[in-house]
Amino acid sequence: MDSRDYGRPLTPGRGSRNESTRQHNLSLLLSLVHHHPQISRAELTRMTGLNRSTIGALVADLVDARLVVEVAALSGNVGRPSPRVTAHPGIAAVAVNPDVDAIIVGLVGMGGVVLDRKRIPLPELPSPEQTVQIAADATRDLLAAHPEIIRIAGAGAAVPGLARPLDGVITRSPHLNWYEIPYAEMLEDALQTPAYIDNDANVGLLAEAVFGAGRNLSTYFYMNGSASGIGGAIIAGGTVLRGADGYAGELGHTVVDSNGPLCHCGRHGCLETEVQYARLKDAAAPHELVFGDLANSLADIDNGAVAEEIDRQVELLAGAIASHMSVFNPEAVILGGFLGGLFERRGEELRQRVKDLAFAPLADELVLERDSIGEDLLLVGAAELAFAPLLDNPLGG
Amino acid sequence: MDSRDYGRPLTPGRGSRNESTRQHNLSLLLSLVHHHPQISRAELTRMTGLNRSTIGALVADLVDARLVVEVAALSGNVGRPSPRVTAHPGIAAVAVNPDVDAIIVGLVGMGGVVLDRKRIPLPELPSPEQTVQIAADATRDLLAAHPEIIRIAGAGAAVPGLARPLDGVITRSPHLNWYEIPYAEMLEDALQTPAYIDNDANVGLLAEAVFGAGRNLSTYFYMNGSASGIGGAIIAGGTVLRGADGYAGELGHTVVDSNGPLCHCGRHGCLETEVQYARLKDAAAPHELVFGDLANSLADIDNGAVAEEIDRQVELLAGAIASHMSVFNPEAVILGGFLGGLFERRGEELRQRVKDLAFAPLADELVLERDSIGEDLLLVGAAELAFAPLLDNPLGG
DNA sequence: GTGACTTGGTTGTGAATCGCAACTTTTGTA
DNA sequence: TACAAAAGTTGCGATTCACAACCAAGTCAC
Repeated sequence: MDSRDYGRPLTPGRGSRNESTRQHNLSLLLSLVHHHPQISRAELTRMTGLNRSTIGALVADLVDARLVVEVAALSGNVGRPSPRVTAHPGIAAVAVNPDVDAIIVGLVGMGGVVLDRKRIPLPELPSPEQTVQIAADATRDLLAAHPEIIRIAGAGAAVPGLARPLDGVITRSPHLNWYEIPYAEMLEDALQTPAYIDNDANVGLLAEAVFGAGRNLSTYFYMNGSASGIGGAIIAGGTVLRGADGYAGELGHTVVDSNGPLCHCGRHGCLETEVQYARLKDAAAPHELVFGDLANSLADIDNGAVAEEIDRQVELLAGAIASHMSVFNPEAVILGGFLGGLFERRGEELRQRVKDLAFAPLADELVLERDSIGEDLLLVGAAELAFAPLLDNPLGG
Repeated sequence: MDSRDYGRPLTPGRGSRNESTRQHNLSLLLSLVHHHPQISRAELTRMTGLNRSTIGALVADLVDARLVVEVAALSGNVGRPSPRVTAHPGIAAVAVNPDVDAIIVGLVGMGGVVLDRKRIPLPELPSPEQTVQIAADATRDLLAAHPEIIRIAGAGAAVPGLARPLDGVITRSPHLNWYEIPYAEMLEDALQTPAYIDNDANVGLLAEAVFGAGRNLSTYFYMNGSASGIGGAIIAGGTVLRGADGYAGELGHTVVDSNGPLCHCGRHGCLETEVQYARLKDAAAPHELVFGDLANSLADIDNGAVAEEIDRQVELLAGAIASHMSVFNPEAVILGGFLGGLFERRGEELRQRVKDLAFAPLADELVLERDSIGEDLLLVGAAELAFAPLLDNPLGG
């Protein structure tokens, strides 16, 4: 049996003209270079299936456009060494992530390398106008410190809250106390470069998808536990599942206990109201927990009431994961934030409970992972938002 | 703000060669003809954005391949009338749907027209071998009665149970008592044509997506209530969400009441164990309900215990829908089977409760619909499975 | 170290495909 | 009946890729 047609679009698209081929191939090459830091022309030939003469011409176009550079080949194999193609070191994107107590601005090169970052602490909740102004100043400073940057692909922002990537409006961010803010437009005006936004869970997932734990997967979901709740994001068939407005992915509002407390979403016993960092902290008191290193800071006190709370949260998390397993049939589930910490301390128990609670064939080969990028996750992901249009159409137009 | 890049693939694909353009455009044209029964060449030109000389050449290719025919133009507008292009009337697919008490075999033309069907009742649960043999006999009869059919695109089967479209294996169908059956392969051997399978919910959704309630939507989900349970299927970004093995879409196993009875999936209080046709039937007894016309057969007895049961099911269904709304942020939700009947009787209540229980921005413009194709749903959908490869690559290869 | 071998870049030619402009056909309208 | 509008048809040119022949640069065996 040959392989079946998976995920074919059901609604006809647009006609393909002759130039579409070129654009598609250039996009493909630039994306491969972006994903693989030092890929050789020979590897590009193999991975695309195109003729090597074609690859030569396409790479030359990208070099002319100052999007990539060719560097000396590595020897070691028989045959003529193939020059390596890397992203042009002068291309970068600006990541601008507002948070409750600071603004984090980063300069990220192609290939997902964070070149520089600035964290500007704020005494109080910032207004959108303030953050945009601060971001513009910080960007100017960063660019002044990096004269090698010849081109800014755009700006990206990870928003803690509901955001509409399509029109760049932040629908609501209770943490920032922002509602219906045309943030992308404001950023574009201040930074004089195209700006893109998305919610923080999608942005984190994007980074993991391109450079992290999701590199070789095409269907999986990501659950991220922050101090303020549980965010989710989904990759289905190799693309971020965004839904009609970009609000898709709220995996923290699965009902895990109908007797639980009322959630702000209107239902009772959502995962987010039951599995909380605050509850772990309370159970651990007076011991202090380190959010970024939860597993280790739990290690010494994992008994009694603390162990009980961990077990309770693992059980409820397993129920939610099992529920989503039936819906998505993913290749893997990636856990971040304090959920990653829980997974580190109770990996086998969690895996076993998901298996118990899910349809057998679905969890047979369940892969649970923790996220792998770490501190710069949201900077890399936000930059990725800005790189996307360039990757899709390298020579513009 | 220009429109943002939605659902771009994150993993680079293959290189596009010159012929890819042709294949893409032929596929696009044939798909448009398939979707629109009598489309004119001028409309094809407008919808694809291609030059009219190109459309002329492409249509000529499809005519040569006996995939479409050109029929007389309709006049009435100024200017030279444009010939209409329709699917060749001699192209069909065979739909072979096994069920517990019968096998339904249908001959479906391009454009989703059911040309003929046969229902072969069975005295007992059939074995896979039996159904395949019966399907082959029935197909021979149907083809004998339809000498105009010059080409069979393939065979498709809607399977009541878990199926893997990728390798054509039925993982498990408790209703049929079939486990790990290489059904597509068996059908291919018996019918001597490529065969494709998928679970019945996905097949139903496919029909609705191409010819029914989902025609103009790109993100929505479908919940179908049968006598034996609740099936689900999802369209995200214009494609069927299938997951790693094709098992995705089990929307019937959302927890709606964690105090409820144990479900066969391992959890308590799944939607499927709480919202059941059998419970409606019991509440209505001694009145008889008509499954296919539930709303009408409930009309006269919608009070007392029956009304209470309906209300209860509507409330739980609303909870499940609201939960999925947060995950998918769909443009619409389509209800089929007895869930469609519940919707007909309690449309406004259901809509209101979903709004109450979902995040506000998500349900603001909620569209609830019932499925629209009716009796032939699974025949049309199963045929669609078989047409897909032809639509993707009309001239073969 | 020398020559065979292998891998891969380079160049020129040919084929596929689409757009475009000019021309023709067919209809409706004044 | 003349004219305008819409759309099919035809020939030409541009773009893009594959292919084959050739050349370059490394490894490997002796």
